Amino acid sequence: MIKVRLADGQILEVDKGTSAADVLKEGLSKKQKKRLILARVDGELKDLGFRLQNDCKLEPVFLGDEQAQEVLRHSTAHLMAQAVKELYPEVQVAIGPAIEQGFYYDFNTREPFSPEDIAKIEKKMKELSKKALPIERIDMPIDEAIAFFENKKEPYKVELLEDLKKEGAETVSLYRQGEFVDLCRGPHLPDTGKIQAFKLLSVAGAFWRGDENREMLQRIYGTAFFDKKALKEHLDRLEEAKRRDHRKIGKELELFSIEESIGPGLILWHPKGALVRKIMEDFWRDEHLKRGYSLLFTPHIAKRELWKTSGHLDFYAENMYAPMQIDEVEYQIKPMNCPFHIAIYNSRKRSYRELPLRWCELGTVYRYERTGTLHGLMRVRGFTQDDAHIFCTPGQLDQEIIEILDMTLYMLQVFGFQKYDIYLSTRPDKYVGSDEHWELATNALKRALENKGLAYEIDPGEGVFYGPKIDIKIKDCLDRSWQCSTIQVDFNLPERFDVKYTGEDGQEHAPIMVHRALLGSLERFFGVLIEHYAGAFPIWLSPIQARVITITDRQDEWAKKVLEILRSKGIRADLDLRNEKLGKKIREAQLEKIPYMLVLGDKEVADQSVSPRTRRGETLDAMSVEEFAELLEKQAMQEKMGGVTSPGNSKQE
RNA sequence: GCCGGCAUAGCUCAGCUGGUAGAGCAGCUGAUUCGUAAUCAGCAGGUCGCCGGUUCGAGUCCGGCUGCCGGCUCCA
Repeated sequence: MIKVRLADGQILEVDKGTSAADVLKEGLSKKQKKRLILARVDGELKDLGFRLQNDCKLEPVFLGDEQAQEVLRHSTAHLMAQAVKELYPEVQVAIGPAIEQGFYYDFNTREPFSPEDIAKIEKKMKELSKKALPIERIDMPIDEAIAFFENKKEPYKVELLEDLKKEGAETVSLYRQGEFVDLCRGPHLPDTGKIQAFKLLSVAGAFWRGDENREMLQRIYGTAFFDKKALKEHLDRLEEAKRRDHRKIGKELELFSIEESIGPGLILWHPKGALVRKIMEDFWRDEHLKRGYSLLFTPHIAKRELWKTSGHLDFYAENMYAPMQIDEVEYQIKPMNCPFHIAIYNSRKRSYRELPLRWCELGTVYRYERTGTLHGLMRVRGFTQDDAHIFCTPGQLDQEIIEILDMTLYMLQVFGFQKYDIYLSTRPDKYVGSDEHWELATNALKRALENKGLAYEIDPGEGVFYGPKIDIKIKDCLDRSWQCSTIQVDFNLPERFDVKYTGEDGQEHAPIMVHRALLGSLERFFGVLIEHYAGAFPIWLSPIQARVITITDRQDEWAKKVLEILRSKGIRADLDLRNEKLGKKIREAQLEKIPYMLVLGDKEVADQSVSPRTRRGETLDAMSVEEFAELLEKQAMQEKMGGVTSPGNSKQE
């Protein structure tokens, strides 16, 4: 007999080996029984059929349980694989896990799946769901399982099992629903009838085990929820994400373009995009100067020899553009700014009294990225990093990191981002630098994060070979994470370039070099910004803050005067004098997501006023130009101070 | 780079099974002088991404290239 503690605190004595379902179903209504899908045993999700072996805490898990969503999606992946096998028996199954937004399953097929195939598969899944096939777990000795899948002609499962065997596994679990049997750790829902709200979303190629030297499989992505409403909301979110796509908005608002005649991954910043960039840059430079940084400018090319010294030709060559010969000497375009900053450091002897040195540059770099990886502004070949290098003594490291974190969070917040994930990447297998240095630097990063009270995850072994790092990833509207901010300690370059300072003791010491970018790159950050605001930038970032709109040509003179006053006050305004109806002018300004429209009719001319309308659709009482300018400036200031989101766009569109 | 899809006017898109291109918006011209999301009329605009092939004939079929899209891999 074992003791089972139930959710209400009651303790039951049951036979060892009793199934969780048997205990849990006791006293449940018929309705509740139907909704019971899993058991939580000592906090861990288990199948209902799980046999209780020890004293434990046992709770029921019902449909809709948030933590069970992953199980639902995993079971849906199995359901999809079952459907595929029933429709196309010759297809081999690979793996099919639940992922953050849904699930996928990889298949090896002779013919790739067409959209019609996907529709068929989805239909089949619905049929199978209706049958409410029980999903049963089968525990099997590993050799038996290998034989089983060999017999079924499922080589991918065999490969997985053989690896499990090498790792010392003796038995494995299989899950069966109808004719379909899959290797799986589980747990799963009790039957396929519990899978109600799902949708297959896309097909794509994916390498077997993520290895580009292995064969390419067909991956079908899908998602599943406990109820139809949640599914619909999710699909609506995906639609909204499409509407916010920075590539679409970038074109509509004439912010930037990428032209085939120029080259892939190379960004043309159009006037409005360039203006936003200028505002971003001004803010960035001001903040850096405020915080004791000095500004640098460095060239775009350097002698090949420099890249040899830096080690880039050893470990980064495939990302660099080919050398060009100038006066018999080979030059190469920079993929990074660091060696230039070091050259400035090394231009003379440095004393400990000068440290820390904080040098920043909006440095444009070029990296060869494979064509398939390019993505709008998010992944490009030429981009401007908001780079900085800090040279400091080991004793100064903690404080420097804290200040960098502080500044990063401040900047992200001003731009309107409160949500991000923080990762601390530690020493990889291959690395340079002493263990002592690694520990010092890793601890400094850790202490800084803790000092700021920031939650972070450790990415073990994911540091760069030259040092540990903190990465901050911003989430975009599709919930894709984009690495923007990065703080990296570098032990490699100072050594390669023999970077030194003279200490208090008169001896030469190696400074610690910290490499950091707050926004990451202006291109990517701009892309994230566009999607974050759906193009309706806060007032302080808007390329056009106000548009002066006349009703008839009788207001032209006053309109020109208004524009002049606004511009003299540093407000970014323009003028629409066209012979069009007011409604059309409003509509166009609205579609351009201009925060304020200043409507001028005969009334406004008579009392020398403006009638503002916000892009939200609110009309304000007429006021003087000066009053409006004050209002605008006040709002822009508030946005920057509090990082508050300014009035969004009106709902119509 | 790999798998699949796509490429028609500045933009968004039609163009059935091959018979040598069409709409809306934008642009230009004119009329209209209008109060908070599209005034009306006219005009102009395309070697159908590029190269080659099949065919009496190719936007349409086939091959190659370039670019883009969804992913994989890789990264700021």
